[in-house]
Amino acid sequence: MTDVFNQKSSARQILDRSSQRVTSQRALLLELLRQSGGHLDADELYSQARKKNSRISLSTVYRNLQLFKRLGLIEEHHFDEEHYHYEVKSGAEHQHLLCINCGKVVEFACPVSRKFKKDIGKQYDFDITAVEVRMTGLCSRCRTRKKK
Amino acid sequence: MTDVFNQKSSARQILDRSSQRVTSQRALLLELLRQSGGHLDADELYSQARKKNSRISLSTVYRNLQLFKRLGLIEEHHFDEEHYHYEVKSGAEHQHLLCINCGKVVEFACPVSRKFKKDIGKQYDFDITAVEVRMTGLCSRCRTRKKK
DNA sequence: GTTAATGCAAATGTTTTGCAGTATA
DNA sequence: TATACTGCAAAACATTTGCATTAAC
Repeated sequence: MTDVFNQKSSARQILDRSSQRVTSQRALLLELLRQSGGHLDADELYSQARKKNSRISLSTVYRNLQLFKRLGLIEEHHFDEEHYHYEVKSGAEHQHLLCINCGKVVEFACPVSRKFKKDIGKQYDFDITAVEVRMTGLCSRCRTRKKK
Repeated sequence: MTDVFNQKSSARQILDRSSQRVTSQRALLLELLRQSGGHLDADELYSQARKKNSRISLSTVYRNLQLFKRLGLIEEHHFDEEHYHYEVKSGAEHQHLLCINCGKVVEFACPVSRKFKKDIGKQYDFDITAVEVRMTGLCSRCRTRKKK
C-alpha cells in the first residue's frame, strides 16, 4: 500500500518537500488513483477507499484531491456532464477520446499538439501552458450494438 | 428582443418544429446569450435576464439552457473550475484559448481538427462526432503585468 | 509535545423537481 | 380551451468548512 511512496514515485518526496504529512489515507488514495489508471471521480474513489479503510471520510477524499492537484500529482478532467475525474500524472502527454454511449475513455498520443500550441501561442500572443484535446463519439462496440 | 426569432436565425423554426412554445423568457434568454458573444454561465445569464424581466426565475434559466442544449441551439463548455458556460452555436467551428489569470476567452479556428478527427477515428474505430481543443495559458497583458 | 490531518456533522452553493397558477398555440 | 411553461419553494446533489479528536513529525 505504501508502494506509492517508493523511490520510483516522487510522491513522498513531493509531500515531504512541501511539508505535508504522509498519512495512511494519502497513501491509500494515491495508490487507488494510480491503480485505477485514472478517470475516477471523487465518489468512486471514496467507495474504493472505504473497502480498504472503512473509516475514511469523503471530506478527506475531497481535501486530498485538492492537495494532489495543487502539488501537480494528479490532473483534473471534465469528461461527462456530471463530475470531475482525476488521473495520476504520467510523464507522457496524451489526450482523450470518449464514447458518449458507454463512457469508455481511450487515451491517445497527440504529437500534433506541440506544434499546434506553438502556432496558436504565437498568433494570439499567449504563453500556452496546456493543450487539451477531447474527442467524443461512438466506439465500435456501441456502434454495432445500436445497429441491431 | 424578438430579433432572435427573425428569418436569419432558425431558433424560432427549431422551437416550432419541435413543438416547443415561443415564450418571452425564451426569447430573452436566447437574445442575451447571443449578445454576450457566448461564455455566460447560468447565474450570469440569470442576473442579466432579471434586468429586463425582474420576475424571471432561475429554474426557468436552467430549464431553458437544457432545452436549448437539447435542441442544439447552444453549446456547453467547461472553462474554469466552477461553472458551465453556454455559447450560441454559430456555423463556424472554433476552439478555445483561455487565460488562466484574467479568464479571457479567445476563439480560434482549428482547421487541423478535421483531419485529426478522421485519423483518430480510424485508428481507434470510433465514430467521432465532436472535437474539442482547449488551450490554457497567460495572455500577453497578464504576462507583462506579472513581470512588473 | 506540536501541529497538521482526520472524521463527523453541519453548511454551502448549484442544479433539479413538484405543483399550482399563467400564458401560448 | 387545452396544455406547455413559468415561478416559487423545497429537495437533491456535490463539495466545503468548523471543530474536537487523532496521528505524524
